[in-house]
Amino acid sequence: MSQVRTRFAPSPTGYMHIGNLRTCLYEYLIARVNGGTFVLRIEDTDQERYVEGAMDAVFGTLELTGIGYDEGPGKEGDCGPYIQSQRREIYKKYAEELVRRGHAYYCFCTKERLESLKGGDENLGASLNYDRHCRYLTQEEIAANLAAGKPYVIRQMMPTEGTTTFTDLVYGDITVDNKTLDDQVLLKSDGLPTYNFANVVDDHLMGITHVVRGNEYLSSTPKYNLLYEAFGWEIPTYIHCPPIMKDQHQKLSKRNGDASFLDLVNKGYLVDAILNYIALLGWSPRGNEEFFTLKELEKEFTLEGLSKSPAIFDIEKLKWMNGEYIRRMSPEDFRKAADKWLHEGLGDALYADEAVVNKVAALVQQRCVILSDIPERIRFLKELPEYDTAIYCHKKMKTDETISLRSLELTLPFVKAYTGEWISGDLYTGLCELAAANELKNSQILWPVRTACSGMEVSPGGATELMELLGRDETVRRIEAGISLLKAKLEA
RNA sequence: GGCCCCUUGGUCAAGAGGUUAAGACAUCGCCCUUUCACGGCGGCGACACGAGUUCGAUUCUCGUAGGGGUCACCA
Repeated sequence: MSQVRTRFAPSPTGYMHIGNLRTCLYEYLIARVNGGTFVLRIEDTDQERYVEGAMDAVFGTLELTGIGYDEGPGKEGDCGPYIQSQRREIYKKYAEELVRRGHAYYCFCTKERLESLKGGDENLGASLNYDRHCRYLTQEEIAANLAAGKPYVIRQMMPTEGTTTFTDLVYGDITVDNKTLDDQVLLKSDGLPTYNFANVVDDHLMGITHVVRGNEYLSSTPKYNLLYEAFGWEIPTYIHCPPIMKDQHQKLSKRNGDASFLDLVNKGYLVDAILNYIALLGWSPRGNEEFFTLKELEKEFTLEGLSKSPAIFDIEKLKWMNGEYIRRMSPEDFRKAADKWLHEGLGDALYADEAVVNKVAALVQQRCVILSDIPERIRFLKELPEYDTAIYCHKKMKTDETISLRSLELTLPFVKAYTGEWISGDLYTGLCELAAANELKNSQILWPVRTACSGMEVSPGGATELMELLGRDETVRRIEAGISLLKAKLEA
């Protein structure tokens, strides 16, 4: 088999969404796993939908994910240019070639005429194909229209009988009646090709061997085959991927307000986790291992693992996977990735103390699922939140407000008199001894202290870990605050 | 509506004519434990339906139902 070449062919009409990225990923992986070439081609043949900056989003995303292309804009290979708007002469030439070969024809129908063909207004569903009016124009009529400078499009001349079959690697053989095929437009009146035409021409010219795309193209694939055949070109291997859904009925899409790739990144999902997760939506690995870096996928990816039914994007599983990725990071990497969030949660003053930041990072790395969880969870370090004394009551810890008050009153002098090193381990030993000396369970001291230090029902660390972070002065202050709160409550 | 495609637990999914129908997320319970999280153990939970082929179908065929796609001078 000739060398494998795949391409990612986005159109710069918006931002990179999850489905796009997954298709791109698969295309990239198919190239890599076969030692082939991955091409990036920009399909900007619709000047009306062009969105400024969309191309940068594509480049930015590829850069971020580490999906590198071998040929494309800025990386010229032998098949350039890689931007379709710079190739318009090519399409025109091939469209005319097809006319010459008798597989396409000039059509001078006006938009108005085409509109009227639609059968007016209330034509529920049943829309009609083009009536092929211009297909039967005489050579003279065509020449006259051309000479008169009438605007025209070039349409594909579909066979009127028989069937067309194509083979898709994931869906198998699919056959359709040629009767159902529309004489689709190949070259628009502005001289630019339609997607369907440019795609075929470029895929051939660029030597693409595996055409990977969403399965919404399944129904236009027979037309592609007819085009390849009309030119006498080799038909590529088709790989249609099922969509990624938001729920049972709707696709995941930016239009529906669903998060794009960049949105997820901004929310604190890790690029590698997102990539890993979406690789699994529509593809399953050989074994039970679910964690794959890009580099590993470049070895492990298999076409056999592709599935044909849609997959619902499950943010819960992504969250879980993201948490796993976070925990697997080195402390240094995590510190870097979480920097902005740590800063936000701690505030300038605490953030200035690198030792504190590192300790907080270590605690939080073990418990956050997405990076944006961080600020909320550590804000209490900056400032003790207002809290209700009800949180001192904990059945399992065997504490209530009365016991908590007593524990805090025991702890306060202990803390003030403490002469050891101010680190969690030693403080823990000390507090446990204090509990034993007063015939209390460890938890009856530790829970109230943790609560007083954090003012929260849950905190990213236990009593002594928080004490260490807070330092002695602040610990004393918070215990005193707890004591007066509890007193006020119990006296009421 | 025509045509095309899809259908294993709530979700992602493996499997293949004969299995106790994997695994993961979620969920529930227990354990660990200075809260939470992590971790460990365990539970609940699925082959859309109906025929046919077969000694035997979740797996093959055909229908039915449900869902999706497509029917542009958009990609």
